Amino acid sequence: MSVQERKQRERADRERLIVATARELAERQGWDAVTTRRLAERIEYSQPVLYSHFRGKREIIGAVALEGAAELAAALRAATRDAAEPRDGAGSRDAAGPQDGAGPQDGAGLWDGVGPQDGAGLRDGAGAQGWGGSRAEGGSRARVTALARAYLDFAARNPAVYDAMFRLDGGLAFAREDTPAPLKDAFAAFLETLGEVAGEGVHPALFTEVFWAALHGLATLTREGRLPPADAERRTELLVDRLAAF
Amino acid sequence: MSVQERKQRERADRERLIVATARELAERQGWDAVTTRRLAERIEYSQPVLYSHFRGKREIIGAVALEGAAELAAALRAATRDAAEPRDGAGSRDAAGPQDGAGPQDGAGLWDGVGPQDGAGLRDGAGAQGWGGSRAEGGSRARVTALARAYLDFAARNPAVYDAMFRLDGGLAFAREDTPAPLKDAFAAFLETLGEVAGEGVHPALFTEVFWAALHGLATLTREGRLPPADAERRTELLVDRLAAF
DNA sequence: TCGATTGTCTAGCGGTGCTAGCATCGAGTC
DNA sequence: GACTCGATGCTAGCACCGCTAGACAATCGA
Repeated sequence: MSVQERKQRERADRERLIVATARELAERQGWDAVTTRRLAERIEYSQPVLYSHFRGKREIIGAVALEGAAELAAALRAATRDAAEPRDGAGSRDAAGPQDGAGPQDGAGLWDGVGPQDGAGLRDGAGAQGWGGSRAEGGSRARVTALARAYLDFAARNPAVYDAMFRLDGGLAFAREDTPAPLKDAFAAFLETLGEVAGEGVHPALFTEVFWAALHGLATLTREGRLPPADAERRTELLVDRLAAF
Repeated sequence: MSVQERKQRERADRERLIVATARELAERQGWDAVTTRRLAERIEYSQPVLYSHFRGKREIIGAVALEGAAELAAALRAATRDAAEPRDGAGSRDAAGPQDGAGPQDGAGLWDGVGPQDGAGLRDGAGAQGWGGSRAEGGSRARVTALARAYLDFAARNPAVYDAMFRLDGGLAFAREDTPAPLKDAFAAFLETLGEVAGEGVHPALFTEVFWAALHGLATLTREGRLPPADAERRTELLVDRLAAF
C-alpha cells in the first residue's frame, strides 16, 4: 500500500503547489493574471491537471481564501494578545486553533455557531457607556485598536488574498451553518476582542458584523484609491473611538 | 452647419444609448454579461462603433458610474430633506445640481474641494456631545438615519450601478482635484448631512469618509451574502447610533 | 505477459476585449 | 447634376480566456 500512499502524498503536494502558485501569482500581478494557462505553466503541468484538483478557477480562489482566513485569524489573535495582556496573564483564553470543530451554539443565525458562547466576551469590564462613563479599562481600547490595525494591515499586505476572501467569488458559504471552519474561526477571532466592547444590550455578533463591515469598507476603498491614503490612520482611530463602547 | 449639428446630436444620442443599454444589461444580468459583442448587438451597431465613443469597456463602466453618482446624490438629498424639514422650511439650501463647477476650496486633500465650504455643515445645531449631552436635535438623528437607509437602499436597488461606482474600475479619479463633478457632488451630499454630527474637533470630511466606508462595507458584504441578510436594519441602526455624535 | 485502470497530454470549443483595413455613403465643389 | 474625398461603420481577425473531449502512455493486478 506504500505506493498508493506515496501517490496520495504527491497529489496533496501538487495541490498545495497549485494554491501557493496561484496565490503568489495573484499577489504579484493581480488575480486577472492568474489564468489557467499561466498557472499550469508555472506548476509545469498541463491545464487539465488543474481540473483534476479543482472544479475550476473559482475553487482555486476559494482555496486561497481559506488559507488566508487561517492566517488572518492568527494575525488578529497575535495582535490583540500583544496589545495589552489581561491582569491574569496568559492572553485571553484563545487556545483554539483554526481547526477545532466549533459545535452548535447560540443559533442566532449570524455566522452560525462561531466562537465563544454567547455573551462570553462581556465577562471583563466593558459596558461603560450605560452606567459609568469612561471607567478605565484602557486595555480594551488598546486591544480593539490593535485588532483594527492588524486587520487593515493584513488587507494592505495581502491584497490578493484579501480579495479572495472578501471580494471575489470563491464559492464559499458565509454566515451559514456550512461555512468553512477557517472562516468561522476568523470571525471568532474578531468576536473574542469585540465582544468586550459591544455595549449593553447589543448582541456581540451583531456588533462584530458592523465593526468588520466598517473595516472592510476602509480597507477596500483605501486600497483602490477611493479614500485619500494619507488619513488612513486617523480614520481608523475615529472608527474605533466611536464604534466601540469602552 | 445644420447638418453637422444634426450629426453631433445623433452621435450624442447614440452615446447615451450605449450607456443606457450597458446599464440595463448589467442590472439585468450582471456586468459579466456586458460584453462588447452583446452590447453592440443591442444597440444595432458593430463592435468598433463602441470604440469610437469610448476607449474601451472600462470607460463605459465609468460613464455608467457617473450617471449613478448623480442619481445617488439626488437620492441622498431627497431622503434627508424628507426626513425632517428644518425650522425655516425650504430644505437645506441644496440647490446645486450635479453640474455646478465646484471651484477650488479647502484643499485638505480629501476628495478635494467638494461640496459646501469647510464646516458649513455645522451651522445648525449639532456639537451636542462636547457640551450639552443629548440636547434634543432629534432632527439630526432622523436625517442621518434617512441618509444611511437611502444609501443602502440605492446600493440594493441598483447593484450594477453601485458596482460601477464603487467596486469596478471605471477609470475615474476619486478623492482628487480632478475627480469628476458628479462624484464630488455625491460626496458633498453626504457631507451636508454628516457635517452636523461629526462631533467636536473632528474634521467633517474625515468623519464622512469613515461613515461612507462603513456603509460601503455593509452594502457590499450584505449583498454578497457575507453578512446575514436578516439583521441588516439592526446593523444600520447600530452604526448610526454609535458613529454619529448627536 | 496481458488487459484494465489511472494519469496526463494535445487539440480544440465557444467565448472575451480590441483593432487593422476596407467599403460605402454623403457633403461640398465645380 | 456629376464628382471628389473624407468621415463613418463594417468584416474579419488577433491573442487571449475558461474549460473539456478524446488520444495516448504508464502503471497495476491477475
